[in-house]
Amino acid sequence: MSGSGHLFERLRHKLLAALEALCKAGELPVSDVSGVGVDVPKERAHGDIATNAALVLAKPARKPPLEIAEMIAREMRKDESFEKVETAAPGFVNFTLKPESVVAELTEVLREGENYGKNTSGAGKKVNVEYVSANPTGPLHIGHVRGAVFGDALANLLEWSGFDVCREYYINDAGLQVDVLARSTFLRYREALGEDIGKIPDDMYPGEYLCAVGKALAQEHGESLLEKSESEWLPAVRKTAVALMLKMIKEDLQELGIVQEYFASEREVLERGGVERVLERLSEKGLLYEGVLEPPKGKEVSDWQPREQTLFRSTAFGDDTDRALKKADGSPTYFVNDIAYHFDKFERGFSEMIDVWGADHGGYIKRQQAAVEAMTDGKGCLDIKVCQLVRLLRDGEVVKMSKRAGTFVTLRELVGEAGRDATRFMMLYRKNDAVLDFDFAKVVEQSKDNPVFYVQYAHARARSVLRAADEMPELRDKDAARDFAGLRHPKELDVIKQMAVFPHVAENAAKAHEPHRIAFYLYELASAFHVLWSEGKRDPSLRFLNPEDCKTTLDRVGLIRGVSRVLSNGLGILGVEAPEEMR
RNA sequence: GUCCCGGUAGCUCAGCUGGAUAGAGCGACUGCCUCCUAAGCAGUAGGUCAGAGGUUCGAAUCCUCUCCGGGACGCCA
Repeated sequence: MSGSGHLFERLRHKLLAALEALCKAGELPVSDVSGVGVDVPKERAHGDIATNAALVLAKPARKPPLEIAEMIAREMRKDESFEKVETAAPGFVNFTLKPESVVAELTEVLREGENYGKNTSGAGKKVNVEYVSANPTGPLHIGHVRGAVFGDALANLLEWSGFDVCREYYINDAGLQVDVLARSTFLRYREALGEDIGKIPDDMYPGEYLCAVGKALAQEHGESLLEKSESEWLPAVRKTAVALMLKMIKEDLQELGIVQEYFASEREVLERGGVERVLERLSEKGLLYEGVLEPPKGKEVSDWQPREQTLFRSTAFGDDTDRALKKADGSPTYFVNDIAYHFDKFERGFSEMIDVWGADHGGYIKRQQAAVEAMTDGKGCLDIKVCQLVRLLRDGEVVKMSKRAGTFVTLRELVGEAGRDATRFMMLYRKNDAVLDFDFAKVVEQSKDNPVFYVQYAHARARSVLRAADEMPELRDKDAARDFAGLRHPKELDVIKQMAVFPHVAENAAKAHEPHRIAFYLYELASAFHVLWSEGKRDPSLRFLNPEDCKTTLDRVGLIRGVSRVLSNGLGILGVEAPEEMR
């Protein structure tokens, strides 16, 4: 096979060309081909690749699907890369590749190397992925980890699809909670100056990580802040505290290998007049009005009083109720700040935005999407990925966590115990909208029961063979261009076919914003490789390295090089190490 | 009360934006190391895809309702 793009893409192009030919010949009226897809059939007996083209086109063409399938098959048989092109009820066309076509894909893998699997569907378009965005009031804990890993892997995946990705963190540095942080820090500042502060009041952050911030303040300001009133010292203390909290958070993220490049400050968005612009713009569109909200249902709100305030007509965009943008006293709500922030992103050139949120914010999706649509006249697109809760298990028992009791597990503790790779892989080995169990005992287990290990082990095994091959004098200076004619065993071809699916999986995973598909794919590829390996135990003629037969050995070395390449490319998307050997 | 997310083998979960006889792993039973990492592989058993309707050539997948589990609802952030 030749041409551009990966195997599946090429086949689809050929298919579309065949359809066009049939259309021109007047045999088959074809108008819309958007539903035509190529995929791996579930049943091996159905060949290597299948298409639903005939089924999709049957109705508009007013012809029986099987008849169309026959026409397509007849057309596609002209292509020499297929061993068989068959039709099957109710109207599938199944393609079986010639071994030469299969191994040609291995040549592609080796030629493209670290770029194998990339695609250009993003076409350099800017996309903004915002994740973590934890309040800068303390260290990250386990609740933040899933979103952090998910967002990071998604960003990698989008880059893999040719998007121009910005990894962003939104700093909530304008709300009441950072004032609480400042007061809590001020307490630690007085402590650092030798005062006995006693028990930390309930309305302050008790964490000891603030002691260092208090000391830093003492060093910077001496005792000078003590004489000032709160309104005088608070802004300075807040600024220092937020900056140091953010530094700590960035260090936490580094533990996971995460580095974001843009840190958006809520305060700065506000200072640039973001809120005023939101109100103006929505007002111009007639989407603001003064009104009274219904009291919230299902939750007793003791101090509820109906009050007139400025509301945004978000129901016009699918929200369940209109939302307040101003409090009764006229000050802006958090929501309006968030709208300003998202509009800020849009104005920075991101018409495509992705937010990664925790499950507890699920109720805010509709209003935020409504706001983006309203503010950008539908030109901005916001996808919000919600990561469900992580249940931490130790020996099969749920680890109960409480912030108050100080028993919540921090990111550092988690990564320290489970390791970066296991943490990242396991956080991605589940789709984002399902609750995830994270079992300490399992994620560090060195066995096939642990998918992280299983995949990494496959890579390590591959590398060990390659090291052994490097030691073989028989193979020296013979690494010329290969036709891989020595690779004809079905199990060998299976591994290559599995490799060939990678670009297809990566592209679809990126389109769906679902990095977990990469993790599951890698497990399958690892499995195909482990199978081949074991086959060599059973049948010595399948062993990879054979000094008696340099030609076949070199072909197989190429195969293994390909496996290790695809595994490491895929693990790279997940941000997981592809190890040379297991320790 | 309303909204969001789940419900698939005994357990934990995939199922690629409607396709073929619904797939893995664990657990259970049975096998495979004079041989590149057995840290692995092979085989057997196991399902009314929560339930009921609907849409169509075709539904685990889409729509409606019901049941079960989780999360959420504010002028907080």
